[in-house]
Amino acid sequence: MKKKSIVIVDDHLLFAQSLESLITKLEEYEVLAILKNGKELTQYYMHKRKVPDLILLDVKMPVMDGIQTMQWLKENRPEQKVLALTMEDDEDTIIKMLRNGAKGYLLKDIHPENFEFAMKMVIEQGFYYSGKIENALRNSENVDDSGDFHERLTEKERGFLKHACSELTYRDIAEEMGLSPKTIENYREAVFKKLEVKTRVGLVIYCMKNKLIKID
Amino acid sequence: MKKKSIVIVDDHLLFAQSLESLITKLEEYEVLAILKNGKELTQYYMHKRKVPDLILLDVKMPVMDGIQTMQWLKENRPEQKVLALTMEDDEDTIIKMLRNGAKGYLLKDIHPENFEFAMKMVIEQGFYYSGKIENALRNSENVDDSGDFHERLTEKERGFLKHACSELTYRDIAEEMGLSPKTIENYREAVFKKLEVKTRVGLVIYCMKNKLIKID
DNA sequence: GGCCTATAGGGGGAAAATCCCCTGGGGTTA
DNA sequence: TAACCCCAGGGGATTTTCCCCCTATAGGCC
Repeated sequence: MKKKSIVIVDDHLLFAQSLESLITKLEEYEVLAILKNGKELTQYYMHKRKVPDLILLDVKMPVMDGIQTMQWLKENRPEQKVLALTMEDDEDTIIKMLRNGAKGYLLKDIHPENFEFAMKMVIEQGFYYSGKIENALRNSENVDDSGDFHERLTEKERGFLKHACSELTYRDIAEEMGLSPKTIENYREAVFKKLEVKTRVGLVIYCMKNKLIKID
Repeated sequence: MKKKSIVIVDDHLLFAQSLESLITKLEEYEVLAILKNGKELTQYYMHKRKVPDLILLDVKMPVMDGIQTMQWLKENRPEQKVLALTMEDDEDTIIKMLRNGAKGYLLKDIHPENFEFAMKMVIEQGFYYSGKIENALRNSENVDDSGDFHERLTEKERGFLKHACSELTYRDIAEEMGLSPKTIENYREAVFKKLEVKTRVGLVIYCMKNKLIKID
């Protein structure tokens, strides 16, 4: 039997190479390449390298993350089978990945036997659904999917957002941005409406939830 | 040459077992056990199992995390060599781990060759310092280490904190907690001082940074 | 007894945030 | 061309937040 080919896309080199060891041990699979992000995956395709039977795709990556990568694949390689693999058990992320064509979704704390089963399922049957995913999908059906509010923000509003997630007053922000406090006030009101928050604290929490702002 | 023995403590089973494959491939090492958290490690010791030459310890785990585990080890197995291994490149966490006796600290995105070198160093030389760690330590020397501010909060103040990370006004919070708005006001002021924040937004950001509040 | 802290409460006031309403200019597009 | 949106700004009012001050009880500690 011919070995199934796999490409791993994950910025955690140690994990990726460890995973390679594990997969190689399974005999039925071979790892064609380990790539650090979606960008490298697009380059992999451009060099007309062998198309893998399956891509193991991490979600949280620098440069080009899992969701961006799925969007690119949807456009350019819609037939590519992808198993998303991540630490995040954030439902929104799961849904987004599946919406963009991922055939299955695994958390990295999965038991290796299930992992093997999931790979097999996606390659042979075209999909793998775990209990968690079914939950996520069921929940998402009920939710009137209005998408990400923040995608409708203007550039200026996004700029305001960055400053709003701090201890600056609106007056400070106005100075920082070289604008009138009243203009900032307009941004605030617009952003509040678009993101459906009622207070600045609500705004900050929205940003955190949706990882619009990096905290470190 | 006798193989060096290793225990892996990591709740991400897939990663842990993958890592085992990688380590086993190196020939010089053997993995004695894979444990899911610090609690399991303490149980491992209690059953008088073979003491490993090295523990690979994840930081973020449920039940008993890396820092708690290091504190336990410091008390009960001060000689145990530990290499901390994590996704988090949060400097505070690194410093805390090292302060509690970890002999080295690796991010999971390390190159496997460096990983092997780090294991060798910790087992044979007793320590491993990467550039990042030296930075972290140097920075921490300058910082007047006052530890985690939030550990000095009272129960009531912590209760207030939970409600403060929301769109509730202080009046709402007072109602929610069945107290006078003025009492809430006292909590606010005390918490602001203890956490060294100046605004409610600053408070929320502090909570997020230190994961005092779970957002989902 | 003094001293400290946690708890619960209050007065008063200044500064911010929030919420309405409004006027323009400039660009896009139906 | 009219409708619409983004941008920049403003008037005015109400809440909320924030920052001082203060009292009082109960418990622990020296």
